[in-house]
Amino acid sequence: MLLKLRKHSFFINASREKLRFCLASTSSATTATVAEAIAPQLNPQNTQLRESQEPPFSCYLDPKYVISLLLRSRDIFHTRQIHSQVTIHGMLQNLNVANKLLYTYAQHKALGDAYAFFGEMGERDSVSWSVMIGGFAKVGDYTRCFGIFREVIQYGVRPDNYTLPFLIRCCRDMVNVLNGRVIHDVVLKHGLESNRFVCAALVDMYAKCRVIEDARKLFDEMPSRDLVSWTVMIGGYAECGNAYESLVLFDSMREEGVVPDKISMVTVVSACAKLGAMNKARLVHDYVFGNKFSLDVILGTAMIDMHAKCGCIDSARDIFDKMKDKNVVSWSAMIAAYGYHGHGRKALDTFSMMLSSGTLPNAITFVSLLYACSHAGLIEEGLRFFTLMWDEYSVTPNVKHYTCMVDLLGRAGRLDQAVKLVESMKVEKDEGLWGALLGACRIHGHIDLAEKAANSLLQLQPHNAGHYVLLSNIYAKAGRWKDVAKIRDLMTRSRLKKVPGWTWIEAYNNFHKFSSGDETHPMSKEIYEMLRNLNEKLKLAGYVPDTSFVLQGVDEEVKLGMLYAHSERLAIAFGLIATPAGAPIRITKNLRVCGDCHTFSKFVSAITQRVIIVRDSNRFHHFK
DNA sequence: TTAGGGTTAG
Repeated sequence: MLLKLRKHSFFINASREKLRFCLASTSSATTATVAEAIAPQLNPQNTQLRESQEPPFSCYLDPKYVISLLLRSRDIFHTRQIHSQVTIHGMLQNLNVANKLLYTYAQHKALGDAYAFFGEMGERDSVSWSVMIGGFAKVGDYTRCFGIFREVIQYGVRPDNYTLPFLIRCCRDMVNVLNGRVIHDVVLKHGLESNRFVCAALVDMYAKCRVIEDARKLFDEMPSRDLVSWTVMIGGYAECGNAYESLVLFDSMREEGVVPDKISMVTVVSACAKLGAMNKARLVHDYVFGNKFSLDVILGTAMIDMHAKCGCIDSARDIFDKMKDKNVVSWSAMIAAYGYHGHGRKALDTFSMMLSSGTLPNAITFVSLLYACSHAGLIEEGLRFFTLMWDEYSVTPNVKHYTCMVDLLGRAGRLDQAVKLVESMKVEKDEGLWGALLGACRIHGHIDLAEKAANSLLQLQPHNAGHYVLLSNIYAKAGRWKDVAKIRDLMTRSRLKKVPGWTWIEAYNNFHKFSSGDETHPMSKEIYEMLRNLNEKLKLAGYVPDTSFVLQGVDEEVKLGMLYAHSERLAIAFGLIATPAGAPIRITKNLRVCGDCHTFSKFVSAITQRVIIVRDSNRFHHFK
């Protein structure tokens, strides 16, 4: 009998025709048992065969056969059928079968069924506990994961290298480093710190919780680093805003002979996008194509994003056109790219193409689209999409959508409408929203409203120096120096420091970073000489410096000097020296580019016949 | 009989 059943389990892999043949040629009891167990795989005429028999049958079933059935279980209903069959045959006494059933329920995210069965299990081993914790982790029920973990401890079950990574990932997903450290202690207590799964999970957890130093320390101490550990460390740096270190690590990884796969390439491409470094992006691009990584949806989308964020919107579009499969993320990335490059119409065209292709937009698609409208001054279109998103696509506007709308109305000077919109909002307001309103007030010199927005902003983030600076700038623009002084005083008393502005540029195979008034660069002398030259030519071309952007309440002459050495100017001057004539100059600034540097760049581009591409914290500025 | 790292906005 056992032999025969083994034969059947083999045939389940085979075609239906073979299966029918097999069923027709065996004894009735065996046939019926097999038919019961695999009923959902059969068509109705075979089910009839099953109904002609009377369960239960007292024959021996091979656990391996049941497990192979469970492995093929298509859905929760199928699993329940198999569950009732194996119960009839008393097979749940077999721990392997029981665990596999538990696992199958968890795989189908049927945690209710899994947990009920878990409660009935007479015997449980560490696999059962791990499967249960992993199942709840999979559906994001972290409270249950920790509840079960407490039981593990209470029952005296030893947590192992399967249990602990699940819990560490829970801490990562909750961004809860305190819990993470508790689990880390458990890891040390059980001597599991050198297990590669446990260790990679810990590195990932610390990095995603932005405790990057601890992540790096663990990573450096790992006895052997595999590809996954390298990938989480590379991604961790990018996540923490140090994408430069990500790329350094990628080079070290290859030097150690670890060969990247597609997932690690996605991480590296995405880090390169965050860094926005054109030359690095080219190397990564060549690596991806040189090593024949196929462009699936995720890698392709990451590549679009990288090219766009490194200032090459055309090559981003090339990649986009080359991709065979596109999903809502790929379309949204392309729309967003057109948006921050200021190509509003192209963003709208892409959106139409997306709809024609049958892809439905999501909340992020609309954030990208509204952002594009706002930055291209497409007011009416923006208002239309804001209505359309809910009416046609059932996408509820979130605070980001409202922020885009406030920005859009604010830029157009329709502050009253913006305020009405903010007052009508039912979703919670965040600092981005108040920031957009404050920015609009700055453009239009609307002091009363600015004070209101700034107060809300400072209530949300009392320790963010940027907000104080913005309000102080608005007072300064209006010549209200007493209020400026008041804010400066407040900042000094609260020991708040302004985030220093810096600009960097890639040249001579390296990164060159400048801060305002910087004289530390080895070529500083040549850079200032170049600036002096430029300024003379600019004056002749009709450039008049607008010192209202230097908001310190000091003498005009001092203000001129401060404008003169803004970090973006130093980077552009260096770019003119360090790159061949006619080559485009790409610079990146950590904060927003000031209005006068914007004018300066426009004039320099005209005089030197260079394309200048400035990426700031908000968008790209192209000067040709 | 149980495991890992990846894409769009901000």
